[in-house]
Amino acid sequence: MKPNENHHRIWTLVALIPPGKVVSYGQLADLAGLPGRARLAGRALKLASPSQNLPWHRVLNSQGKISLQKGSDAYQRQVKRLQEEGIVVIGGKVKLADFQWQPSLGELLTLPF
DNA sequence: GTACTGACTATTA
DNA sequence: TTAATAGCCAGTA
Repeated sequence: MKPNENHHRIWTLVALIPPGKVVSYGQLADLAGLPGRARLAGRALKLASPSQNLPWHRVLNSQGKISLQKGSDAYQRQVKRLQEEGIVVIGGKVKLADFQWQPSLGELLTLPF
């Protein structure tokens, strides 16, 4: 399939997540102006090319858990990258209360769309 | 067109 | 806290 404008919005937002912080798929969709389309966020990440160098590891599900198949290469890569940024991962889960990104109004105003 | 699937979520038990 | 469920919406067959 071919990436569309919505995918690009998701990618743009992912690129803005600060190191050491995480967001949920649903949150990404909301920020992109696509409320209720968390699955679209997940699909956008799957479609993303490695050459885009997106910090996709900073995206978790609404429970703070990694949504990739447990034990897979990508899963382990995500855990490693999160820990490298100082994020505490226990059993594939992150405490959203401690690490979830809360964009300020100022940050939201800098969004390119 | 139907049916199934998935890097999702909110609700309920 | 985990698990089942129903709703969700694009993509795929």
